[in-house]
Amino acid sequence: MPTCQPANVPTIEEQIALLRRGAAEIIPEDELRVKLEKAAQAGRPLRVKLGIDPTARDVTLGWAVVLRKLRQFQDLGHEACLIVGDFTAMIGDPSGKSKTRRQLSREEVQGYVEACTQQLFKILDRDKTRLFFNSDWLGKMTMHEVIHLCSKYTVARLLEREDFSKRLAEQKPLYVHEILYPLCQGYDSIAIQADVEMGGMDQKFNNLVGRELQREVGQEPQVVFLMPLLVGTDGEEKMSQSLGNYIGIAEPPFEMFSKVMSIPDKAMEQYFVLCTDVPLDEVQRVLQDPYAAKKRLAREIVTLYHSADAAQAAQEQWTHIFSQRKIEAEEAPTIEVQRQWLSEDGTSRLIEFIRLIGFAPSNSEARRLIQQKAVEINGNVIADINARIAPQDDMIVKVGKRRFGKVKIVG
RNA sequence: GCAGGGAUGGCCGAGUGGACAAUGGCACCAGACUGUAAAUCUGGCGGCGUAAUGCCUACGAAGGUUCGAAUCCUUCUCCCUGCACCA
Repeated sequence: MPTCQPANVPTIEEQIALLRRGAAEIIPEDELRVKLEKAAQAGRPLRVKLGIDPTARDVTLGWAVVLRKLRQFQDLGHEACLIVGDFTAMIGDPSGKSKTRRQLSREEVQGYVEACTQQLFKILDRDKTRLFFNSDWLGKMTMHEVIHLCSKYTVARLLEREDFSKRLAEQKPLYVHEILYPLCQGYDSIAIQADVEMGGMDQKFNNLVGRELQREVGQEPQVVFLMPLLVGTDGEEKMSQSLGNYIGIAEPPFEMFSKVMSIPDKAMEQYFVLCTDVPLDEVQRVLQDPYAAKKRLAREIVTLYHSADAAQAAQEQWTHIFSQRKIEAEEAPTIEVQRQWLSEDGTSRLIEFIRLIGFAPSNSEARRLIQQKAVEINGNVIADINARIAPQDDMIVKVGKRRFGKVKIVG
């Protein structure tokens, strides 16, 4: 070959096929093809935009779905443009019931970004990532410019959004700033001249507004690339930090493995497709045996964010603890027991002990757990609420299925 | 500003003077079953307490009436809806 391209560069069709995996919608797909071709010819990377909300704390597997797709774009030579929505966060995305939030200071936003960066770059390629803050342009717009922007879009079109029209029909309040929100987000696309905007399905409307606005100002409209919303560990609601049904990519291997094992079977296929790189035909084969499939899934995910060794170790530990229900001393996390919690003879009321080590929030709750035979000391169920125990180093305490540890007396 | 509606435990939502720590549903927790899946069954689900027909705190806030209030009265705060006013 006369070109200097490495032999392993995929064709446009191969690229499309790769990108399509798991994608919910690509609007429109043939425009993406054209953009990819043009980029390849011109040797110019596409600018792939993704908005990030500076109030999220951890990167979850759900968020990772979009990030992983973005990473694929990077691997194909394109450029990720992360827009930190520090200005729009102040308004609050109307998709929630969120009230107007206070303006975050630049320092706060900066601090947030730094905290998040480490997790973000577990997935993204740092060298192909650019970071923007939308307060840089939104915060500097004059009233004149705002009105000019508003003149590019009609109210009727903004009301096409389902939750807007619904609220209007139900005579629920709909505030002006809320319908302006999509315009702000859309303006971000203009500001950075996005070629593609990534997002979850919940961002469809907003992203399409960006596309239209770009057209209005004479920019080539962005392709809207949408990923499905990953269900949470409950298998019902979308994964979100506020619902507490999430798996964070920074969680330790054992936690991660356990959480994946606890998702409902019906969610497995989606997790395989969106959270792993297992080929799709193999996924179908693996799913024939649900139990083996789930362990495979958990291994795959832990491998991705930790290592194959960590995944193997996590699985072994999981098997011991939950499948065989034996807790090995070396596997149990340490419970620090303050010597002052014990009376002079070195014993403690079990009820209080359970509360003090944090396995129950109150004595009443501890009492209930004991009555319900949920408490085990060194493998023996203790159901007497008046029991006293004599904690010693390496004593194994287990409460319910998930709370367990090994005593270490300190102080 | 006017008129009407509302504020109850994590959420939804009953309750209009005592038997209400407050029906019911959801969520959650525990046990059984199992693959820590799903489904199902059982129990639990403010705190303190060895226990009690026990004590404390709780039904937006503060007072009041009463032997007794989530329930009645007064004031206040907040939210919602409609109308008006202003531009």
